[in-house]
Amino acid sequence: MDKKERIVHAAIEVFQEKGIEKTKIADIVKLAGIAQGTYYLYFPSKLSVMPAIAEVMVEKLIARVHHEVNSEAIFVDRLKQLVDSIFLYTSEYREVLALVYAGLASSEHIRQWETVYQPFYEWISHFLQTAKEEGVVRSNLNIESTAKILIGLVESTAEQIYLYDHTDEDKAKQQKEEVLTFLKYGLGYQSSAI
Amino acid sequence: MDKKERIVHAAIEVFQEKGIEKTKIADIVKLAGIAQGTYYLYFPSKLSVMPAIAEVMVEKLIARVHHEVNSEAIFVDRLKQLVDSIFLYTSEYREVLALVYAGLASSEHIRQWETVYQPFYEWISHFLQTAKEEGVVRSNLNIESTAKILIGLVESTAEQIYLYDHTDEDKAKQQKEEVLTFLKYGLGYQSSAI
Amino acid sequence: MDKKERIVHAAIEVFQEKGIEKTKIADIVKLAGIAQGTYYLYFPSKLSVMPAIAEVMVEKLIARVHHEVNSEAIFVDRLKQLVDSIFLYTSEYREVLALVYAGLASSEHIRQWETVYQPFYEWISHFLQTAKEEGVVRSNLNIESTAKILIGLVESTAEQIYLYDHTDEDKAKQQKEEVLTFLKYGLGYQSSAI
Amino acid sequence: MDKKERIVHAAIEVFQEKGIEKTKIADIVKLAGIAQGTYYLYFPSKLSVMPAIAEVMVEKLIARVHHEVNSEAIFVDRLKQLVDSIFLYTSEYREVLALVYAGLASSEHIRQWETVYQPFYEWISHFLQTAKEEGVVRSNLNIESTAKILIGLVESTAEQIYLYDHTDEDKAKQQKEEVLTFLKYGLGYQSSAI
DNA sequence: TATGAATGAGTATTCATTCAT
DNA sequence: GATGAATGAATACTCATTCAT
Repeated sequence: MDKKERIVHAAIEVFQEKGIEKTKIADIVKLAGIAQGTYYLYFPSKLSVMPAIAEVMVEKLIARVHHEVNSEAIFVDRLKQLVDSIFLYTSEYREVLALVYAGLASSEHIRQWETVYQPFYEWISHFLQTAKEEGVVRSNLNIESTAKILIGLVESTAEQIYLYDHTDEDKAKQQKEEVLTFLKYGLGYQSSAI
Repeated sequence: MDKKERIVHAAIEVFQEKGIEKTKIADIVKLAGIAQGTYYLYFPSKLSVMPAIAEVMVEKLIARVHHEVNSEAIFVDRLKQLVDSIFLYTSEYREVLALVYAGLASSEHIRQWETVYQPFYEWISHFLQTAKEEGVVRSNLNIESTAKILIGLVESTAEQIYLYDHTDEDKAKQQKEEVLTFLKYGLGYQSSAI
Repeated sequence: MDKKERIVHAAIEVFQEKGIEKTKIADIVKLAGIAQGTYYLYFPSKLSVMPAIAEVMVEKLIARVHHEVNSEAIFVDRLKQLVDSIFLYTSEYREVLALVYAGLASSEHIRQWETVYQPFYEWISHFLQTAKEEGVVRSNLNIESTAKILIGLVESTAEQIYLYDHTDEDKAKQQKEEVLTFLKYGLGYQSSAI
Repeated sequence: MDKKERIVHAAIEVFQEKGIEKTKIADIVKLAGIAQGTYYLYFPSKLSVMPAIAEVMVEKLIARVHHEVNSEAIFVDRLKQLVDSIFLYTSEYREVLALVYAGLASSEHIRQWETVYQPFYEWISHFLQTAKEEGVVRSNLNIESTAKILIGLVESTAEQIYLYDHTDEDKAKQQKEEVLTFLKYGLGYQSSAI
């Protein structure tokens, strides 16, 4: 692993543990096993590592989704697997996600967010395209727009549950069910019975 | 306007202009026209003003929705007005929204978010309840869950467009149309023709 | 003594002892008996205290000259007393003088030098004016120009001796004599015998 | 031009442009077109290049004086040419001169100043010796002492004008005239009429 | 000689917070 | 309640110097 990667992974770990404000560059470089100054050879400021972190996080998300969604399964199962993946991922990395969001938002880097998310948008677009071609979703579906909508919908609900809410497991499960149902309707899922 | 209110409104303005990290208490008190120490009579720390800001922001949002959505209109129009309101609001206050989010996230106050949003959840719940009673949305709709889903869906799409995206006006409009369509399907909107 | 004055005097002392580069603000405030941040209430940067130091140094110089030059004495004695004063002063404060010069030069403050020196120029102008009126110096003397020339001449020679040179006492004395002689000729000193 | 020379000339340029504190070794080596480490093969520290710069500056000064002063001319003309040269030189290189002074002063290298200046002292000594032998200056002139005095006098006046002063061209010219007159008197210039 | 990536000691400056008035 | 001068802890960032290649 080269120095840049080591910095990014160390940063993820330390940010996750201490939060943005309380994380010192000193902590990051110590964990990465490099000198203080070396950090600045790769990133010009404390927050400029955020986009790199975001990239790693999206990679993790895609890997997760890729692994969990069985492309052989029928659409309705794949949809469930997708939602489950995103929910699980969000619950697992809630702290890092919150800080990446905050870190990007409080810096000049927020515009990079879409670029970083691009690969995931593409994955979802492909997912929807396949479904459309199979005729299991409504034919008037705009793929690109709906990809963003789907991601926004699932993630925001997952965030509501895992970031802000005190909700118990049962309610979480019910909320997830409801999202799935809403999604099926929203996508115009076609089957003998929903 | 009492001192506390003056602080909150000054804080909104300064945070909006300078961002969280670069905003100093000195800036806020200067704009509020009070002394440095007076701030601490009302808020115990820099970030503790955030929930108060969030409250004001939600108030603004509810007022906006309340004003834009014509309760006499038919459901499909009301839905459009609702989505329009939220989109407009998000575009108008994107900076403050991002900072409130970041400010809450980077502090211990994030859990207060749901509480602050509660009134808006209730407004939407009521909106959906009415629609359900009118029979224009599917009968298996869980009101509370769907309220959160609806808000998450519309807001996240609006954020994607106005916070991160460089998209032109046309694309924004199309994306909004798509959200509306998705919503109608998702809510199981019933009519002779969609 | 108010805080600003305490800072200036502490700065003189610390700068003199440690030199510019090795002096920390921490040293100055410690000696001044104030908090680190308090320094910045009075001076915006480390070097911005230099003009204030320069002012104090010129005050000292004028006081010295004022005290050493006996206005009752005959011109040739007054001239000797003046040169002696400047030489003594330069030898005594050589470190501070060098650092003030360096400090002003390496900052944006160098233009303030003339302003700070103004009172001394005036003192010397008055000194020459009196001599001219007494008819003991040449009548074509331009007072203002010669005041500057006189100061430059004496100071630069003193600096050569005390700042740079390794010269022994004898040579220093001889050099001073030579300056005095040069000055008498330069001023066109009129007497039965020089 | 070998690497050492390239460093010295690059250093002069960068120091002149940025000042001492703001100049980084990185800037110097970049302009010199060499690697960071190479600098330290020729100079052991940042400030240790200063004497080399000073040497170059004195070489320039001597070359200038040598070129401007016509050894065939009569003394009073040669004196004028000398003063003109020094004034011109000072005005041209004021920034570098200030920084060399400051750079030497703020380091341990200040004692080298006299050594560096030695060739110029010798040039002036020779100039005065010739005049003395020609009988155009007073016979009680101490050559070595007066050489230093002359240089100090002319340079300090030139510095006053070009480094610190905001004086207009007319005043500068007048001041120069006055220096010349003062010098003639000080040197005891002998002629039918001054 | 030459390189330039890596080092890490060093500190000026900031600013949230306090408290005597 | 209100003030604002004073505090001092806290740290991002710099850059002269080194050294393995």
